[in-house]
Amino acid sequence: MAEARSVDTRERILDAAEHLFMAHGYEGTSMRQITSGAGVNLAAVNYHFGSKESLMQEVFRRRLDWLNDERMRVLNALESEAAGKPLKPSQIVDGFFGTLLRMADDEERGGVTFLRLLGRTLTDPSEFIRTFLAHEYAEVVDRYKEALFKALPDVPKAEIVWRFHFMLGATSYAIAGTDALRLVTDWQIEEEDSTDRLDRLVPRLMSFLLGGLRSPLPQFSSPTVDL
Amino acid sequence: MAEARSVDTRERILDAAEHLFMAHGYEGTSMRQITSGAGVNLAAVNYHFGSKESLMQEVFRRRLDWLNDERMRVLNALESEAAGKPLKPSQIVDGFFGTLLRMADDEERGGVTFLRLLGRTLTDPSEFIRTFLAHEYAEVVDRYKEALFKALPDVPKAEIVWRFHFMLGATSYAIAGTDALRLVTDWQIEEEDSTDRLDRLVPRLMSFLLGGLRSPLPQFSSPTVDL
DNA sequence: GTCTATAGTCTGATAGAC
DNA sequence: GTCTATCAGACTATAGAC
Repeated sequence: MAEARSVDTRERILDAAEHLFMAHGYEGTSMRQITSGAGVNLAAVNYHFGSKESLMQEVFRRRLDWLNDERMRVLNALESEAAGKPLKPSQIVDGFFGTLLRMADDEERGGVTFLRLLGRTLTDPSEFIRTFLAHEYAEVVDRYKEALFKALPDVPKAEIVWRFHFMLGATSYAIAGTDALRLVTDWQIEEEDSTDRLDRLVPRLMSFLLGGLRSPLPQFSSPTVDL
Repeated sequence: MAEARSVDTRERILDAAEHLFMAHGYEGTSMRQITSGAGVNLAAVNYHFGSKESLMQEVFRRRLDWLNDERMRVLNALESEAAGKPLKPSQIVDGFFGTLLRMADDEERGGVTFLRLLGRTLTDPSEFIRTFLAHEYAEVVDRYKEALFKALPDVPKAEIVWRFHFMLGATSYAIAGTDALRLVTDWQIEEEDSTDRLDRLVPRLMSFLLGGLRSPLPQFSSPTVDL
């Protein structure tokens, strides 16, 4: 029972931390906010996780291990079904970004809270979390990059990697969902409630990403343009 | 002379704050780091700006006033040249995002440092800075939204606003330039040096944004699709 | 495994001499 | 306008009782 309580406490701390880091950022969240939000003692974080940094890493690991396994599973399934032939770009984009976005509906996996935390962390990384994320993502990103190279053999690899970045950025911002410029305020009332908005975000974003990915290549002044 | 020194001190503080906020975020940067970075006394920030929050706002105002004036100027020029006819989407996108990206080369206006600060702040906003940014951007965003509505009369306004968001996100992430996932590391050496990369970022991003903006509309299960 | 108490440090801000 | 000195509070982390 003591151990059962302990697992509970860990989860409660992780849930509180996830929510607070999402709302106020890593630096903007104190151990006191986390422990009081979780209803546990101030010392509990250090006992269970060792430090605030380790807690932050555990917040991400808890979700990303599943997400990246799932992305691998999806890509493996697609590739074995394609039997060596290149995949369609839309399949690859959906495997990577669609799998992420579908976490929004899955409260067991953190739901929108985790998505928003991930989105803001990708542009706001302290060195320790950047190193951690890079390691956590390395294998999956590599596999998806290779799949895109195969799917778009006429597009220079450098262009594909850049567009991967742009897709990641559009997605991060969309899921961070802060609407810093309050672009949304004036029309959101008249048209859709918030669940509709989330449901429709996915197809909207996917069509935007694919449009960007397949857009005509830019013309540089320099002579080295492959297509 | 005392006053000349004072203007100098203000600018030195703003420069140091801009750089440190970019590198470590608002919460991650202390007054002591700022003042020692600027080579001024600890009390100087409170004397010149009143508080850390006011300093942050001034860091943005110094750059955004110019940027948004310039965006207005460009849009006015385009519209008066078009004489009432709708603009091309590429003109509008270039007016908004191109004007921003061209600041990268302008060290007088903050260069890449400010761009990266802006990029990370758009997904990492404390409430006070979100309110400030929304107010600072309101007029310009509204004008550009209207221009896009006119340029794309067959696309539902809600879709355009969403795509504005996605473009903003892709741009923010690109200029934040943190490369959290180290996507770039393995190929950057072989191909381009860093100035090339920046020069080429603009056309690359612009073609991605336009591809996304003009992408076929997503099909929802619901019946209300205008195009 | 959970708690209290507290060490040791850093924070933003200010009063007051010059 | 610039400085030193300092306040009052918040911070992470830990030692040690239970």
